[in-house]
Amino acid sequence: MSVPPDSSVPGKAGARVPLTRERVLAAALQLVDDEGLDALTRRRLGQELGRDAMALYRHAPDRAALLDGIVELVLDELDIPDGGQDWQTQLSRTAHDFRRIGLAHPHVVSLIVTRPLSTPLGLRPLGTLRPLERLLRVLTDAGFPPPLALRVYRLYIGFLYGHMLTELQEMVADPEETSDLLRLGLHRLPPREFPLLRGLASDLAAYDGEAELDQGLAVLFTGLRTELAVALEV
Amino acid sequence: MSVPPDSSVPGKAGARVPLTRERVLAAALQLVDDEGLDALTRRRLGQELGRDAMALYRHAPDRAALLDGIVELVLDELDIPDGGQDWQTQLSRTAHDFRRIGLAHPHVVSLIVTRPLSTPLGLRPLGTLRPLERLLRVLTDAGFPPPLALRVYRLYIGFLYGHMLTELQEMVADPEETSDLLRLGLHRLPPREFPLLRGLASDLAAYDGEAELDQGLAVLFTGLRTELAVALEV
DNA sequence: CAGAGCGGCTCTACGCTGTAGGTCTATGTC
DNA sequence: GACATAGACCTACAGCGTAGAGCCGCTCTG
Repeated sequence: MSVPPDSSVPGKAGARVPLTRERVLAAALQLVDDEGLDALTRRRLGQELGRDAMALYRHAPDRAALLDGIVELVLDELDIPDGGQDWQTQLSRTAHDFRRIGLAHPHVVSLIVTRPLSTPLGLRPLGTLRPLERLLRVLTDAGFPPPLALRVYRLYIGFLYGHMLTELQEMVADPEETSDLLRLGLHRLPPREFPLLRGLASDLAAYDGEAELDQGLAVLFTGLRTELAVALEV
Repeated sequence: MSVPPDSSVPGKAGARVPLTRERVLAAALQLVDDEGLDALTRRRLGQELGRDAMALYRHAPDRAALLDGIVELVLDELDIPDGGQDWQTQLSRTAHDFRRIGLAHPHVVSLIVTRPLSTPLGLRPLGTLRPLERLLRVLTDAGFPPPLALRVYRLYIGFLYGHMLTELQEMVADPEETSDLLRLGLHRLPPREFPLLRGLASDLAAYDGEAELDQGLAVLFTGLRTELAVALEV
């Protein structure tokens, strides 16, 4: 987790490795993955890198830049096929890859979905726009006119965000308990007002994210196929 | 915006109106709506209510409780029909109502989608679980067995969250400019790498949230109808 | 080889945050 | 009238982001 102060002591022999934006962001991501967003403070990050907190300002001018950088770093892990022609399997593959990334960096998901609310499209880090362009390419290559590709992209990515937000919801209230109702804390709910929710305890406990994603994609794709057929034949 | 210190000076005659959780949360929501989430600090909120910052602790034990309370307050505005039997129009109506609320309280949307990542289902404020129960009821009333209703609910609500996150994205980078490309800041993108995105400037600028929501719902519903028909006939 | 320039870093300091703990006071109850 | 108590206030503390100035050692120039 922590990094030794440096390979070379400043007073002594050597040039110590200078920080880079990449190293800073990588350490920031590591920190967020390990301890959550609240742990990401300048002092803490500086300590992790063996530098003074202020040293970071050279590589990330403010906290927002740090957050945007983390998002960029994570989205860079996403790999989007670009050759093939079957848009559905390509979108499906990408969706599963996005899910993999979301599960690997759960605390970053809230940043991914939330940062764009503060940063205008055109000013976002290029790394966060690259998946958008690549997916537009996938769709246009498959024959969608660009404006339609954009609408499909929006629907798809919104669905994906929604899925990850659902999958990452906290469910277990008390890991000690054995019955689903108690584990999920659903016994707190007044039975008269929440009969259905309470009755679904075991279904909630048995949530299967991958299956649910596939079902969702199936719904999305058949919906798109028939809706688009209608729209295009008019 | 601000509230006069109080109707009665403490030293003088009268009992001043005591704070209530409702008054505190209402003021908090007001503040967030007017100035964004960052403006929501205890001292600021206390000032707004004409009380000391510490007085708020009696009604919201910590900042998380304040945020959860705001979410609860906003979700309480959501009204979900409960009599009728056509689940699609009911979900559609609710979706539009949710959109209305999201547009009315844009800064709260990030809380709505994000808070559940920190609070286990069973421990959430009842007000945030009520829409869930009501929608489950809509679906079961329409004939869905509860476990399936849950899956449909998840898909639906995920889609809804995704839509709002998309609609609330910041787009305009420079309101002064007249051409769409410049207004959105897309001229910053290297043309070789982002030809499609740059080409979609006018489509991006012409975004119509309500239409897009309806199209999305149409896709979702037809997808659901045919997928469910398949699944149920097996 | 001397000296200048400068990039990378550190130090100090400021105003702000959430919140713990103690205290004051006006009110309701016997 | 005496007392208990709920509600609000005051003080204080550690930790936050970040502005501004200064230090140190490399590299480039003559």
